[in-house]
Amino acid sequence: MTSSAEENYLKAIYKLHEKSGNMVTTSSLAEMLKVSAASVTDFVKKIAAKKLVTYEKSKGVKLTDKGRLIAVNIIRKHRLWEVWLVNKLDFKWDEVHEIAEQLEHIISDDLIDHLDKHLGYPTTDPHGDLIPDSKGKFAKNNSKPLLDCVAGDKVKFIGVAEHSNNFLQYLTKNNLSLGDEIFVESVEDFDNTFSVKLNKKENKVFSKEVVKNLLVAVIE
Amino acid sequence: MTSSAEENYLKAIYKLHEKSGNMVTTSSLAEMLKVSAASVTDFVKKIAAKKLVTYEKSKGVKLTDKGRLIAVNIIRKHRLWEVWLVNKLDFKWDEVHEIAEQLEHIISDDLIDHLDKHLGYPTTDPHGDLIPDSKGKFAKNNSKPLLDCVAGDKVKFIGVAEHSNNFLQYLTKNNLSLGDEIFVESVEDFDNTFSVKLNKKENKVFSKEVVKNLLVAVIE
DNA sequence: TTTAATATTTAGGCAAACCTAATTAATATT
DNA sequence: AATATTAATTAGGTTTGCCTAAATATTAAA
Repeated sequence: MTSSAEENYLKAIYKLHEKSGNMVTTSSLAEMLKVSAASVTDFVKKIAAKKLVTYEKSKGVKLTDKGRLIAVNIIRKHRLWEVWLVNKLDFKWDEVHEIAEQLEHIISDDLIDHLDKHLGYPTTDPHGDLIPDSKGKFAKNNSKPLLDCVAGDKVKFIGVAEHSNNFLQYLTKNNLSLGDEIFVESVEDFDNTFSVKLNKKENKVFSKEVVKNLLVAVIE
Repeated sequence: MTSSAEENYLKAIYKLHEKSGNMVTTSSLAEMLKVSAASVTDFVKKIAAKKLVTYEKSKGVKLTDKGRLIAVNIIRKHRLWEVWLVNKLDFKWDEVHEIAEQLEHIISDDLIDHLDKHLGYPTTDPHGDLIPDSKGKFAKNNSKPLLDCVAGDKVKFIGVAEHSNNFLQYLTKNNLSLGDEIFVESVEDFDNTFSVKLNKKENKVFSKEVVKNLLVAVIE
């Protein structure tokens, strides 16, 4: 059986691999999971014995197909629960992560099927992240950071690259929600400050730090 | 902090006390929780040290007010989740127990408040069991077993005294749902077999074993 | 009331998932 | 290339919640 701890390790390995593309190190896992490096070494040996990861001593771990499937499934559950919390229970997008961290470990395929149906088979979560299907497949993602846009571009805000409550609350405060249209009026090339028009009415200025974390799709 | 194990012990003690009215014995707890008697003795000492129960060696345990509040809160959560599973996710009343057993341990008062609101502040679960309020108070319950009725009584089916899937499925198969009207046509006094009319149309015969587990309320 | 049966507790252990401190391996610096 | 720094592993421990087997209580039966 796969315990919560195991699911959390696999999910962490998946996310760290996504970010860096490399083998996942003991120390990065220790930091993400908030446990000691010694604990990670221990645990990683156990899941390697179960063929959920491949482990090279002192180098790091990589998910096997089996491990990846479990990880992606947890991500699927997490994101479906987040959709539920926001769309059905009226939570804000910055309030759902911790609760979904618990709900994602509930074990019942039937439950997830019913939940998925109840939600209308959503393909993205409240932060714009893709929800994989039950086989672990993700839809194609053609988003890019607003930072990569230039003056004159008209795009749609479809996701965030940074999920901290801090950033999410900044966006809320600045009246920016998923689906909004962003028209790039100008870009200051000294510091990459963006001057934009939101939904054809409101003018805003966003720093580089902000625009690199706003994921957008070109309209049409 | 209260762990899942602790919550399950307190809930089991609460339920066993409900049933017998007496102090709860080690062996009854062991049987209900499917652990050894030795484990129960161990655990009971720990929760007694936390003042969640009073423990008299070789005699049994009783909940303190503190322990009872935790137990009732778990029951509240369990029943709210069952309402959700049946009313919103379209599960059948015999499919929800195991899933709710997991969901009841999710920790977030906020979540329960939102869920309660989402469900329209229900006062009973899909089996007719009362849902206590957040302070642990139950509404008055004026139900009685159909067995206590006599020929000529007109009552409403409002709950079950036996929650096994077996019994629930028997009722479903016999077309009996909460809220149905039951008119007692006659009672065989040799063996307490009841002949009834359901919802003013369908005639049925129920054994003593069945009618003692059907909880009803007199109409008007 | 003495014995037999049943229930409970004690003693000693185990697995999971964590820890710290000490050691070894890998990487970076002079 | 030798040394210092940083990262990873090993060794030994802890806590939680469970176990079995042996010892004591309690309750029931002869």
